[in-house]
Amino acid sequence: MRLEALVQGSIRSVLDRLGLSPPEIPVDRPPHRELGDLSSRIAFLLTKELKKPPQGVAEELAKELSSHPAFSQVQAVQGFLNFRLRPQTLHGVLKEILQEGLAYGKGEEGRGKRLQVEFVSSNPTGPLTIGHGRQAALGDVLANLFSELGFQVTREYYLNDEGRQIELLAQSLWARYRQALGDPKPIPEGGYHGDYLIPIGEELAQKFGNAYPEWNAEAKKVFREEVVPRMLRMIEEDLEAIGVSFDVWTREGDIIRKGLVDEVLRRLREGGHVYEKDGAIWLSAKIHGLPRDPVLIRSDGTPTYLMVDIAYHLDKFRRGFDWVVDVQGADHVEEQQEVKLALRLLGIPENFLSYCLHQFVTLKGAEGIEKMSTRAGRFLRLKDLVDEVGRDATRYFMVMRKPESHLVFDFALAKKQSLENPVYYVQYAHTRIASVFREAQARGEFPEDLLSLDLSPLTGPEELQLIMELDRFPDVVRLAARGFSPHLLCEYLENLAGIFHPYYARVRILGQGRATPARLALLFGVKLVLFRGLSILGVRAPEEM
RNA sequence: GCGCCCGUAGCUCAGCGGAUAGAGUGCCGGCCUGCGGAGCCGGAGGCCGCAGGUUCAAAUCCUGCCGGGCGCACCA
Repeated sequence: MRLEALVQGSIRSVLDRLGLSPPEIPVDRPPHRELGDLSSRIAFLLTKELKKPPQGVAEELAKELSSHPAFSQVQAVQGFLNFRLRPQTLHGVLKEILQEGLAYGKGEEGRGKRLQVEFVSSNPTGPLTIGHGRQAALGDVLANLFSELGFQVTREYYLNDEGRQIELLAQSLWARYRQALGDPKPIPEGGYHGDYLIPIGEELAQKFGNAYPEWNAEAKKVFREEVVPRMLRMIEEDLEAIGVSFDVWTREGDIIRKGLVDEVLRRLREGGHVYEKDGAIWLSAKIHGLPRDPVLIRSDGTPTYLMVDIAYHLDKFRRGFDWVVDVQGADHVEEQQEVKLALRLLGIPENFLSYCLHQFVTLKGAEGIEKMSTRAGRFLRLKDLVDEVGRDATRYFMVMRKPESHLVFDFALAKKQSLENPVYYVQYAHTRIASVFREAQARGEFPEDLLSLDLSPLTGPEELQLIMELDRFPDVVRLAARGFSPHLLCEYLENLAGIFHPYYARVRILGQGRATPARLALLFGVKLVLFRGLSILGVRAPEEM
């Protein structure tokens, strides 16, 4: 049984006898180890009902709980209830973890539920930058986390391969094409200045010769058809580099063709939520407390990005997802509020859609590209970053901070193959254990059956602490998923490795008689959880490095 | 001006109602005849942006201010 449940159960059974049943029984880890292994603030929550000070309540409970076989000591300190666990209790925990194996940490709360995670969804106007890299890593890790909880997860990329931006891109390419023919044309206002269009321009100069001297309707069509697939290929290369793949790609055009835009518009109009002004159709958002009324249909009759996005979300709803999580950059806040409002007006449940909003990435020690812009051609391509620092470090660094914080990507640190680098610190713990196992096998010290071992030699402080830490893993997975906070998993793994390394440095594993198999079992548990955690992050857990 | 996010150790960041505020890195000082020293141990370092308020209890919640980021297009 998990430790939290154990403590909760013990408290609840005492409270039952007193005729009390609080809705929740908090169980925490005390801030200092001397205070105990686990603690509860339950006494604070019962003071009102019992009309006694917290310390009095705690003392009363402590007396009742002291006889519980799982605890060696239960103390009341300043209203807190502090528990010290018997080693045997922790040995039982370790045994259960080993029994669960790779299933350890999985949850049930998502069982039978379909979840869509939409992320990246960058326009095909250029390769992905490191900014998209954060989103790619975040979305992918969130998807992994929710899979752990039992959700059936679909990773989806929304592709906007039409509209004004693509037109500007095509014209920018055309300008590069003319340039290659020795007929320099300016890149259009608001166009794309990146170098990546230059070789394509040269290629098209070869292919077409002087066939398109003017930027006209025909050139527009041809260059658009040439440019989009090439941009997509670049994006796919970037995604592959960082190890992300999507289950579904949805194009803006698909949504329009399904008639969903028309339907959304009709329903919003029937509800009186839109109005016409200056030939355009606007959503009445201000009366619902939003800062502005956005345009849904331009005066030329075409739908705005927002309009299609709303229709896209109706589509997601129709497709039967129970929940949708969109990962988006901080520049989309307003749109998020507008989409949510529109969905509400369409009668879609409020909790159908959640946003994981993240701030931007800055590169430390990279003058000139600190402020990136795809249009201006000032960026670092994601694939180039991965080629430089590796997939593991890239993914890890991208999710090691909470999404809503700015991320300073320390290029030099990510590249370091030493333990200052947190990725290596965690991976190295895994590798070290693998190495000990190899040595144990070679010496014939590796136990046949880990599950039927005598774990009683595990009594050292780090040994018990390691088991305590292993016990937290399922909670960390749940918290990281529920709070869109993969960084909690990074922190946890660093912490686990941070207990293991000193232990390993101080305590010998092999050739220690009865202690050896028990310690190997403990290390097996540590290795298992490191492996599970790293896998969720999409980071390798190497046997050798 | 309006909206959202962020101000915690020199730096990068956890903690987001509870007990003496943590980690990594950097700095100072120790530890290499055994399973990977790609390591380990110890130390110094903080008005938790500022000011009020709520609470038995605030880094954490509320209000105002100050500083930084992002947005505020009939772009996406």
